[in-house]
Amino acid sequence: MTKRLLSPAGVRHAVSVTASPPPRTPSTPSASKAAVAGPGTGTQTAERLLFAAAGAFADNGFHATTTRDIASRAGLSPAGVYVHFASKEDLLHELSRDGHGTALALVRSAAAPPGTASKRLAGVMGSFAIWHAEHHQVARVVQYEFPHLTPEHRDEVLALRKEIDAIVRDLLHEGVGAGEFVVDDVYDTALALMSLCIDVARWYSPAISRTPAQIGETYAALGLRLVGRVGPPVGTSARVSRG
Amino acid sequence: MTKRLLSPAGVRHAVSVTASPPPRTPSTPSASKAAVAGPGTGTQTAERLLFAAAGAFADNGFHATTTRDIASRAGLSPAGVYVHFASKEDLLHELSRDGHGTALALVRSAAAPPGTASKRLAGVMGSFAIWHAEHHQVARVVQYEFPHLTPEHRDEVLALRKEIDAIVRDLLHEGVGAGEFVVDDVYDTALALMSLCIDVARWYSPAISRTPAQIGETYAALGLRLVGRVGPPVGTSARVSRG
DNA sequence: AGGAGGTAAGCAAGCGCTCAGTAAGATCGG
DNA sequence: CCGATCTTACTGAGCGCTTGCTTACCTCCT
Repeated sequence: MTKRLLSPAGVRHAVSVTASPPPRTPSTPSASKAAVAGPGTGTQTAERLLFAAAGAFADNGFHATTTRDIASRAGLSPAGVYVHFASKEDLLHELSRDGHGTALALVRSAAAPPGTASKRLAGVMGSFAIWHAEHHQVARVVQYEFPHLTPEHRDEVLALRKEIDAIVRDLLHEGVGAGEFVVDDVYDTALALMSLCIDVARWYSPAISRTPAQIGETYAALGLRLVGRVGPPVGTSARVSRG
Repeated sequence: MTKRLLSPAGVRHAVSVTASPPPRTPSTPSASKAAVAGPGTGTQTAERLLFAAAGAFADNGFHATTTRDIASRAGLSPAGVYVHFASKEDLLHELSRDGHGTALALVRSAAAPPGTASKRLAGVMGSFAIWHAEHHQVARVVQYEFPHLTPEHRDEVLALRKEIDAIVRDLLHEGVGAGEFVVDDVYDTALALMSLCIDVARWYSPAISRTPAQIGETYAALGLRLVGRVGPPVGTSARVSRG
């Protein structure tokens, strides 16, 4: 199974498909080659492959996707994939880790003080839902192809997932303590809040009429209902945009 | 509608896999020659195959499941599958249709009068959530392997899905009209209610401490919150959670 | 006698992945 | 400045294996 240690693609690809800036890793094995991307397409190719894989996995699922499909979406020959990634699962791993990392960062910053627990929960729900809509391809991979990671990679990604859950639970506890929220069970409610946002990736399509921002507003409001804060909106204008 | 009439498995399989698991045959296929039942062993085998396929699809996904795996789970040789089903997709189709059909029947009967809209919504949420927990294998197949059906079969199943959605939306409209519910948007809220229950199939495991019945109660209460009925008929002095 | 249920063997296609080879820089001793 | 050497990105061909499914045949049970 896992024999990627000796692979020619043992290089760490710190490339993001969900965010705009591609931070280049200077961690080349032997020497420090400060020069970035000459005339060739070197660095871009790994990114293109990740993007291609995200699309293919989202459309057809991990196992129904062939490496030939990924390669041709990226404009490469079948063998070209293995210059940059050790295996098909390596692509899924990179995609999952990056996706979970982005989502975690989003949730973490939305949940951070200052602000009332209600405001922050609205922010968390909004930004998490928006991410699942805007990046629904990666989100779908993250949510549905998760079981097809190798056990080790699954554990690694699971840790990120638990961090997200913990942030939401902490926020709920805080809101309950402050008398803002009234919930039957913090664990159940946190799970339900996450369920709502995660399911956006299942049904969202760019073809529908609602924008991700509108979905974010809707889900912020639904989230507040679930924690017992019904009726008038929080504050004057709930901030639901990405932070 | 379908083209399976000419198949060797053209028999109608009026069997349900959402019921209890069929008896497992002894380990070695050749040793299972001992008389199991009298006539009509055939039907049992088809049922066993469907059950085996449900387990395999739920565990590994449709494309990662081999027909050999299904056959051996059912105690048959690889070729034995094709005595009863025309193809691997035929198994998925049968499973999906049966699953959606059962879920639809459940929701329909829970939503039917008499009773207040609140009571009936609680019933719908409870039974739908319970079904996703109790039959989480079939539910997972129904929700996640849906895209791998052939286009025609996908359309067929989609019609059942839309019926379920329509029932929930009608119920919401009714509750709003009766002044029981206060929602921002019926469509969004109905979608959110379904999302909650559907996601149960993703995280539920028989190993967890909560029973399906408890989950049903929780989700009935959560559903009522989403439609603006805060503080369900419970003395809500928050039970301490696991968080 | 005949048909349904089942099997052993295996086919054609397609899979993930490898490998030798190529072209185009980058590097460097002199 | 030159040519020799090394490195990187990529391809064409194809290997070894697995896949879904078929075929020929056997075995019961009417």
